[in-house]
Amino acid sequence: MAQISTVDALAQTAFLIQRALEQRADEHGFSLTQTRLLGVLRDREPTMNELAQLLDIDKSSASGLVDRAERRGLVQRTPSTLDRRSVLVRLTTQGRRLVDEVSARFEQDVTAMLEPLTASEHSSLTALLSRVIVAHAAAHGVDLLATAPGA
Amino acid sequence: MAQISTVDALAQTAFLIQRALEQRADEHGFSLTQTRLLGVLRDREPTMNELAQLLDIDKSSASGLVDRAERRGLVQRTPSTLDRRSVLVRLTTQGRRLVDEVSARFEQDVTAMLEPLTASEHSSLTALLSRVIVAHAAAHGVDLLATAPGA
DNA sequence: TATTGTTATACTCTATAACTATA
DNA sequence: TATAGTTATAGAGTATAACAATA
Repeated sequence: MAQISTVDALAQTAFLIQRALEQRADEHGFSLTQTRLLGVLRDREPTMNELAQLLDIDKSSASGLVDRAERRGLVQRTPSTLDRRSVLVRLTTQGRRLVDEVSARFEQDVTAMLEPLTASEHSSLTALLSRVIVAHAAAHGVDLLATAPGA
Repeated sequence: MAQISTVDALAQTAFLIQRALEQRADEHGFSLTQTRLLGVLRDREPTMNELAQLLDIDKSSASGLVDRAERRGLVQRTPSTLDRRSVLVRLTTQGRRLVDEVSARFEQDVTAMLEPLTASEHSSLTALLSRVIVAHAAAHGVDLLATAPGA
């Protein structure tokens, strides 16, 4: 049964995971990109520039993204007191509520996907993937926090 | 070291995998979506309608996608002889060459990511993910071929 | 009548370039 | 001068609705 190559297995897993997040976001009426935005704002209050770097997009793209999220009442712009050129972006109460909901649903989805595994297999999988991730981060200097679950 | 939850580990892995494919596609000057299009056409010559179903997008979106790929010489439309309303979509020689290149590079990337693991750990990971994927497919009736690596 | 594909239109997301207001 | 953010513009990708050609 299941003659799948390692590359295929990883690619298909990636597809399933992203699909799950996409569908949960869609239930709440927003896109994967908006979800990423809310995700990185969960534990940060960055300037527009920092936000663009966190999402790896141009500052003009970040500005538009925030425009649309702001129009929907999910995030808020506040002027920086330190540098009057800067703007801080943060979640509104509603934005936080929504991102928490989506995250919870997504966690349930992933947990459900792993149900075929025993507790010890579950642990093995986590350990193996963690090593791959940590090694990759070390080799590429990626900021793990910036690519967090909700993100 | 590496205190990562299972959900985080899977989400981050999905992120890394997709990122790799995206970067390889970008090297050849096309998007993830175009890569998916070429990927599903590697072993198929579907009608526009079938293509839309394979990619899970509207037929009008598929039509536009094929327009752009055709303009770049990657795919070709040919009238169906069976049903004169239908159009068959297929890779050009250049399209096939490019998708094969991207796939090969992507496979190298994924293989490189797994280098920290021993051969037996590598096998364990594949086996565990395969079970998750097969169980998920069985539960949801997903066509595994339609979500193949290049796709 | 129903289906296949295209087109018109609109929205999101992205980037580049030009602009403003600070620094 | 340099930087932070916005805006104008353009292109990809998506969907809905209306349409022509064919079944």
